[in-house]
Amino acid sequence: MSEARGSHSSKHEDMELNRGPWTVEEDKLLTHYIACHGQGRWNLLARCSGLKRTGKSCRLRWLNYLKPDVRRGNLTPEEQLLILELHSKWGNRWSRIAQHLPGRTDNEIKNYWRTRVQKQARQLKVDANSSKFRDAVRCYWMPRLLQKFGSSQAMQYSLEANTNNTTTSDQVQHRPCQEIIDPSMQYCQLGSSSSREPQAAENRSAVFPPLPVGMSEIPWRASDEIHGVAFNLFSSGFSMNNAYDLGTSCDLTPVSSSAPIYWDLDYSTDNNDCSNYNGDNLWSMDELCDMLKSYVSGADTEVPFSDHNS
DNA sequence: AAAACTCGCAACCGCCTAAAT
DNA sequence: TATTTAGGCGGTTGCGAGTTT
Repeated sequence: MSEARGSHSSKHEDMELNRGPWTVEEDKLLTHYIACHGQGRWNLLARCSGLKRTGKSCRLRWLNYLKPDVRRGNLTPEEQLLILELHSKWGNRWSRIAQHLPGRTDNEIKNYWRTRVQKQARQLKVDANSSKFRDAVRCYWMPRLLQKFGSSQAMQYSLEANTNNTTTSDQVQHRPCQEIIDPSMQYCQLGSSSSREPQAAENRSAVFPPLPVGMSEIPWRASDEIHGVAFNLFSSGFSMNNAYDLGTSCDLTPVSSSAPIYWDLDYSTDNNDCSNYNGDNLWSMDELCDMLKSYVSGADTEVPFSDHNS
C-alpha cells in the first residue's frame, strides 16, 4: 500500500502534513537535501529532511519543478508537433512521451494536451480520440506546426549559420533550442544543383535541420527531383513538400491525409525567429478553427487539394 | 470598478506494479 | 508464495491570474 491510502499510520504519518503549494523554504530544504543525499528513497527523504510532506509530494515537486534541467515556458512548434505525433502513436502515455522531450515533464505535456488540444476538440464537438479529430490534427495542425517548425528553426538556422552545405557538430551546438535536438541526427541537404534554388541562395544554406528526438526512427529523405524537402514523417503516409520558390506568403492549403502538402516560406520577415515564438497563437487562429470545423462537420470525403505547382 | 468567467498549471488522488521482506 | 512497501503513472481538482462583461 502506498502511504497515501494505508489504513495504518506511522509516526511520520501521524504528524500533520503540509498540503498545497510549496513554499520557498520548503523548496530550499528539498533542494538542499537532494544536493547532499541525492534523489530517490522519497519516503526516507520526506522523514529525514524535516519537510512535512509525503514522499510522493517531494518526488513530484522535484521532478516537475525543482530539478535543474526542467524547462519552462511555452512549448516550441517542434515540441508541439512531437507531442501530437507521439500521442497519435501512444495515446496518453505521458511519461513515455515526455522521455522524448528533454526537460519537459509528463505533467506539463498532459496539461498541454488537456488545456489546448482537448479544448480544440471540445469546441469542434468531436472526441479528441476520434479518428476524425486525429485526421484534423494530421491534416491541419501538424502542417501548421511543421510550417512554424520549418520557418522558425530551419530557416533561422540556415540564415544565421551556414554559407556552405557542410554541417559540423559545432553548428549543431549553436542552434537555438538545440537541447531538444538530437545532435546525432543527419541533415537533409537539398540538391544545390537544382535550377529552382531560391533567390539569393548564397545567403542561406540548403541544410534542413534534423528532426527532433523521437522522430529519428521515422524515415525521411532529401529530394532533388521535387525540389524541396520531402519529409516522410508519418507512417500513415502523411508527407509534405517544402517548396522554396512558390512565393512569399504562408498558405496552408487543405489537403487530404494522404496528399502532399505544399506551403510557402517567407524569407523576407522576422517570422523565422523562434525566440519570440508564442505557442498560443498556433491554437487560436480563427481561420484554422473554421477550416477544422468544416472538416470535422463534413465529410469523410477528401478535401479538395490545391496543387501550387500547377 | 467589480463581479463573473475562463484558463493554465501545480499539486493531489488513487490505482498499478516491481521490489523487498 | 504471500504480504508489504515504495515509486511511477494517468486522471482530476483547486487556485491564482488574467480577461470579459
